[in-house]
Parts: sequence; structure tokens; C-alpha cells
Amino acid sequence: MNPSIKQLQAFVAVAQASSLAQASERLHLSQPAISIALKNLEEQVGGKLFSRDARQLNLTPEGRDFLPTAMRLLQDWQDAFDDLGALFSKQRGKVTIAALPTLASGLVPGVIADFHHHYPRINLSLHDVLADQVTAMVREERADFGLSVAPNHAEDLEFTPILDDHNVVVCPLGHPLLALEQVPWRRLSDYPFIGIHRQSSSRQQIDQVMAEIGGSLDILCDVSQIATVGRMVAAGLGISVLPSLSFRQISLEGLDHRPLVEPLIPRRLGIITRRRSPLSSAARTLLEMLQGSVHQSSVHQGSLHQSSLYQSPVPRSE
Amino acid sequence: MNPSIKQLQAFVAVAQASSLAQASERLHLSQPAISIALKNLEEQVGGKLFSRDARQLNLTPEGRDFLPTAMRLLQDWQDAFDDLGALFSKQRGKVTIAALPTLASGLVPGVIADFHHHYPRINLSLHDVLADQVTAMVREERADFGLSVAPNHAEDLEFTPILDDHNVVVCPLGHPLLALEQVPWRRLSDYPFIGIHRQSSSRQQIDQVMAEIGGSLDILCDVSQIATVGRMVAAGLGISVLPSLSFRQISLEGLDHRPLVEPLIPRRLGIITRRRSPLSSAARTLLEMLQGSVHQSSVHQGSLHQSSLYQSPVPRSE
DNA sequence: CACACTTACGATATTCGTAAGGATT
DNA sequence: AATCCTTACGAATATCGTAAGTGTG
Repeated sequence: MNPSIKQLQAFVAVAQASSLAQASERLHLSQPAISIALKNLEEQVGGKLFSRDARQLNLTPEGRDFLPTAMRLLQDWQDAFDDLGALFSKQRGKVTIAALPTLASGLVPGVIADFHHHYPRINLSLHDVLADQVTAMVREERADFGLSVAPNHAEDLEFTPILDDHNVVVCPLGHPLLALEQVPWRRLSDYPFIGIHRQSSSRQQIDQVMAEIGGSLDILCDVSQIATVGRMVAAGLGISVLPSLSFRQISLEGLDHRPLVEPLIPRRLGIITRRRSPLSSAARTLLEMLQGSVHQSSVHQGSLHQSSLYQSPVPRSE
Repeated sequence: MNPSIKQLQAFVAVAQASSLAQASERLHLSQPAISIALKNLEEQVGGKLFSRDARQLNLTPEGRDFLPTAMRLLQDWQDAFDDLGALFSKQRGKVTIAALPTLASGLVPGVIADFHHHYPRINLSLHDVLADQVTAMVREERADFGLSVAPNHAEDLEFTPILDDHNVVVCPLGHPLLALEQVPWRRLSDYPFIGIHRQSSSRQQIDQVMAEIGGSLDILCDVSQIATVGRMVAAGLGISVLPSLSFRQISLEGLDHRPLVEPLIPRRLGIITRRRSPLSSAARTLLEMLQGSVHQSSVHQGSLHQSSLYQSPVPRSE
């Protein structure tokens, strides 16, 4: 016993039309096709569903009993596959991103707006968290993917660089360091310093570099918002170091910046995904748009100048 | 897009086993069959359900999302057809009979017991009502079939005789009428009469016959229970007329009966069904057992002596 | 004869199993 | 080398449409 969808469709159509002729028209099939489909169905369920009156078909008590069930089965079937289709065609779904604050407020919003314009029914969720939390969220499947620096000790995760940022020193206009084309890290020791809070990945990198070259910082204070750093530096309280991407965000008068060298520390930013765990169709599309955006803004607007560009594609799961 | 049951079964089996090999074993199919079924399903729904790792299969987010739905669809499918199968194999169902009191208490109980023994899960309902109500219940689909005399003005109903009863005069032992082999109707006028209530079909027939032959009855009283008629006659209060089948039910000492003639009025009892409205599988089986029972009791036990036997079968709906 | 369903039969489409071909461990 | 999945291809099965058959009004 193995009835098919088509047989059930035939049954419902005939039951509703009380006629093979009408039913066959509605299903775009020939009359004999329906006749045989019904016959086979009846054979498989072990009894007559219709009484044949040589002139017309009537439901048997069993057929009448079964009809609502049959209609529900077909409707459920249709709904389920429609729903799945909607998921794949990105008319439904949810994407959760975990990104460093820099990227979350810099690179991502434009892409999200673009994505939402194309796929308005996809629910988007963006978490701007610190690097460790980005890693954790991706690992624990609380985010579809992450945007951050390369994670440490992460065999289960995959990192795909999309762009290299670098650190710049941020000074008020007229500051002596601005006389230089490039500023060596050790010169930072000479001036009061406004620091980002110690949990941020860029601050951790700053501390690491200073330790390596044996220098130290004259930290005036630590603040948590990048915008605050900008205002304090503009007010002449001191200098600071920021990733160039972050600097672009604080469009404030009275500030300028110079790249830091000796050593030149690239800050490689990229996509964190789970190994052996495919992205949803929607997430993959969003990721592709994100990479396209990096590419475009670099090529056409030059706004990511001095950032190396990676063109290696997202790991595809096809 | 037209996914099949088998494709969905393949999907669920593979999702649960995370392996084509295991799934193919569970479904008693070859590995390539499953592989292709999955491939076709993915093509039809417009996206990958599994990520192929060359070593093992893992659900994509869409696949994971769809799995519970798929399992529910299959379960519902299975349940629905199991249920329909139970209906046809008479492991489930309901039969409602409307029968004249005579038949309900005489012929039917033994058959019902037999039927229930064979099909204990079928719900049986027996209504012993008067002839008009039998007709009404069948017509209004409140009963699957009726057991009664032939209905009047019933183009929508079908009557299939199963046995002919006849009327007998019931007398106390030693009564003068018992001296005759057969008693003419007109002789009923000579003695006090115990009548059945006027709504019963047998009483209506009695009144009709008496009117036709221009006789009258000396009615001592009307009672509603046949057993009461028996006791009153046995007590010597009068005589009565009953269908022979009813007489058989009152096994009371001190009574005897003789067939009534001039005219010989057969009382043709049979099955009432709706035209153009098939019986359920269970009802048809019960009806067949009923007819078999009439046949058997006539042939082997002779207990329906003097009743003509109809062997014409139940109208079959096959 | 017209109408509606069923049966017959050849054509098409789908599904299946065996055999062969990767890819990974 | 062993395991697992995929592809290739011929065979079996199921489904379909045209044409012919049956029964009723």
C-alpha cells in the first residue's frame, strides 16, 4: 500500500466535482488518467471511495469520511513546500550577524539596508560586540557568521579575510606628529594618550605592540566610545590610536591622522564562519553582498585607501 | 515543482541517520536511489537540504528548519491512510440500524452479537421504532439501513424483502378456535380481543383487513407490550393477533396459535436502504450476516416455519 | 445518439539497481 | 585500502494520452 500525492489530488478533485470530466479538466489531465488513479487508490486503501452509478460518481460513507482528511493532507503538503520555497527564495528567514563595533557601524549598515531592500521579508539581527563575543556567538550558533579579526584557538571556525585595516595615530590639527608622513609607534610615548577601553581588540593590539617595542604610553584616560576619543583629541587633551576604519567614522573638525609604522601592523578583518556547518541561503547572500560592498567601495570611491583588499570569495557550500 | 512521498521519506531517513548508507538500508533501497531522490527533491524545492562533505551529510539551516515539518507530513499521511484502512477492514466505524420492535428483539440481537464478535471495534446502534420512523431514519441518514415492512411513497428508498411473515391468532389453550387448522379472519369477531397499540404496523394491518372483510373486533383493551398481550391471552381475557415472529418471542405456557386465512395476508419484511447512496463496508457486512442468519435459521432450525424465504441478496454497491 | 465512465494499449516519465567513478580518511 | 557519496546506464515500474468499449437516458 503506497498511495501517491497525485492519487489523493485526483480523489479530492473528483469528490468536489462529483464528476471525472470536470476533475480531469481542473487537473489538466485526461479523463482516463483520473479514472485509473482513482481505481489504484481504491485498490491500495482496500475499498471503494466512490459508488459508480454508470452516470455519476458518489462518495461512499468511507469516502465522505476521508475527504476532509484528504483535503487537509494536501493543504498541509502545499503549505509546507511553499514555506520551504519561501525560505530558499529568501522571502522568509532570519540572519543574525555578530560584528566588531567598528564594522557594525561602519561597513555593515549600508549592506543591511541594501539587503533589506532586496529581501524585505528576511529578519535581520546585528550584534555589535567585542571580538571574543563575536567568536563565541558564531561558535554557539547564536550568529550565522561573524565579522571580526581572526579568532585564536579556533579549529572549528573558519576565517576569511576581506580587508586589511591599519592603525593610525589621531592628533589635533597642528600637532607636531602631523609633520611626519608616517609615525613610528615609539613616538606615541612622547604625548598624553587617550585610550579605548581595554576590552576592545584594537586596544589589545596597541598594548601588545608597545610592549614588543619596549615603549610605554602616557595614558590620560580610557574612554569607551570612539566618538569620545575624537572629541577629547580635538580638544587638545592628547593623541590616540585607532584603526583607520574607526577614524573614518568620527568625521570631526580639528582632527587629522597619520599611519603608524615601525612596525607596520596590519589589522586583518574578515568573516568568521563555522567549519562543516553551511550557511543559510539568506546568510550566504548577505555575505556575498558584504564582500561586494567592500570591493566596490574600495574600487570606485577609494574610501578604504591604504587598506589591502582581499578578493577571495566566501566559502561556498555548493 | 512536484515533490513525492518517497522523496520526503528519503529526506527524513537521511536526516535522521546523517548517512545515505544507513538510510538506504532502513528504506530497503539502494544507496544511489536515495542519493538521486534527495537530489531531485533539492532541485524541486529550489535549494540544498544537506551540505555534502564528501564524507558525510549535514543538514543545511533550511533542511534543519524543514525536518520537523517533513516528519509531521509523513506521520499525518501514514495516520490518515491507516485510519482509512481501519474503516475498510472494519476495525473502526459505526453502524446504525432502525428496525421494527419485532425484528429488533427477534432477528437482530443474535446477528449483532455475531457481528460484534467478528468486528469488536465497530460501534453498533440499534433503534427499535415503528415502521414510519424506520423509514424516516433511513431517509434522513440517521440509520444506515432499516428493517421493516415495505415503505409507502418511497421513490428514494429501496426495499429488499428477506422473509415473509404472516399473522396468527393467539388463543389460550383449549380455546375453540384451536380446533381449526386455519382460522378465517371473520371468526375474530366472535371473541373478546386484546389489541396492540394502534401505532404499530401489525395493528394497522389488522384493522385494515377487518375493514376490508367488513368485520369488527370486540376490543377488550389495547396494550403496548407484546409480552403483555401474551399474558392477558394466557389468562383467558381474550384472543389476539400477532405476526408469527412476534408470537415466537413470547414463550409463555398456556398459549397456542393458528394461522389466519381468508384472506391469507403475508407480511413481507425486508431491508430498507437509500437509493443511490451506498452502504458503508461495515453496514454491508452486517446486512449480509443478517441475511445469512435468516437463511440459516430457516434451513437448519426450521424455526421460521411457514415463512417464505427470500434469498435475493442485499443490493450490492460494487 | 449523446454523455460519462472504464478498459486497452502504446508512449513517456519516473524510479530503481548494478557498475563505475571520485573524494576523504 | 576502506568507506561513503555521486554519476552513468539499462531495466522495471508508474503514469499518461489516444482510441475503443460499455452502459444509461
